[in-house]
Amino acid sequence: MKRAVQKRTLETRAKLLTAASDLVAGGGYQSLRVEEVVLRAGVAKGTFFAHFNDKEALLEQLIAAEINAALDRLEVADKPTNVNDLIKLLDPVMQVMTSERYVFDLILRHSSATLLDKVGPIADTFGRFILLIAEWFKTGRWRPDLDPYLVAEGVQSFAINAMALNFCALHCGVPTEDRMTTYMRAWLEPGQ
Amino acid sequence: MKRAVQKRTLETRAKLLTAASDLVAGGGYQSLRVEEVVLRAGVAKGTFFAHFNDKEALLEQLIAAEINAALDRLEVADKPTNVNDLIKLLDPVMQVMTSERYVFDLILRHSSATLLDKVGPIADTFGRFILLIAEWFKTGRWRPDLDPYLVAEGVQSFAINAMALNFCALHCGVPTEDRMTTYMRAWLEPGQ
DNA sequence: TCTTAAAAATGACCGCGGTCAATATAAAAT
DNA sequence: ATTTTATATTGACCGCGGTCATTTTTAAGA
Repeated sequence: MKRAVQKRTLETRAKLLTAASDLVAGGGYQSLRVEEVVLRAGVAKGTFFAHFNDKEALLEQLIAAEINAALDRLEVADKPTNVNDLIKLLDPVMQVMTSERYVFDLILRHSSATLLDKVGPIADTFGRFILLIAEWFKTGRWRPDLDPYLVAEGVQSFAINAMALNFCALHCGVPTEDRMTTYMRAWLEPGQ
Repeated sequence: MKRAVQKRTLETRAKLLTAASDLVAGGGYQSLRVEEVVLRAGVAKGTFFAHFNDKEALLEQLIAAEINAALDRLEVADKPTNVNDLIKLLDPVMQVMTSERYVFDLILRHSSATLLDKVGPIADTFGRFILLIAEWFKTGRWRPDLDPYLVAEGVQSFAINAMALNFCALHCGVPTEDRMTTYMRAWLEPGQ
């Protein structure tokens, strides 16, 4: 028969999460070790994997939380009316995503859901992000020839490209903001 | 003082590469194990890492070779004159890149060079790809308002997005080709 | 209160990528 | 030929993510 979730379970999971985010705050995501997390949380290694399928599942939760916090702020902001404002709004989200190269790679890898029934927390943030900015393009004179969702997909594609080039020594002489300006003008203001 | 490369060295490297590509041909990239490669090549494990910085360096070479083969065919093809032809031309390259999800993720991770002096073989293929298609946009009536290289960057950004969605259960009801058509029309034929 | 079964926690163990001091081999110097 | 030095190879070893049979804890049923 089915049983309710024990209080102990929630406590253990909370201990693991706080231990992990403390360690991340200290040394970043890349160098996080499962053994350090369980040591700090005061549980056995096996317990970790009873709560998370793998290490990345934990990282996904922590990173998704950061992205969602940035999206929360986006949601209450005024709609942008021009390319400059748009880029300024997107900037904090892009900052989070590119805080570490390791983080950016992990985000990309989890940005699309593999299984219909198992949409991960990062894939969720991407869904939320694109719906949010699609809303912006429903009003105003942004690409009136296109479906707002398609406009949003384009913005996302270019943003990802700009972030990737941010890590590229060949291109990072140009600041990400400038590159985004070029992209957004070309995508959102064709022929102008 | 500097010495010439020994014949033995080249032989060993060749043995490792053929062993690896044989194994990949049999079971794909994801399940390739360094220990199996050295076993098949008849060398010790340490030898592997004397020839490649890490496992991914080997995979990079094998995958870059596949991409370059596809680009070789692109190079001798006729320039596309419309969106449909363009997509047909890009298709083989996209097929290679999405042959395995593991491969696609690895490609993305190596698509931009981290160190100026250490541009990897996959980053090279991306450089080659974008110069190649930028050439296409120098003639014809593709976005005359934009620099051809910028047009090419847009195509690349959308192509990557389309490939990523290919692995996404939420979107893969729509074939990649159809998604690319939507993207390319919006990017290359705005307002039409 | 005692029994019992479901759920949670444990830690020894494994797989596999990667390291490095020791050894072997090639070619230059004598 | 013999010594010397640069280069290539070796395999025992390590780090770390992840597994699983066993033990411990919880709470329902008697």
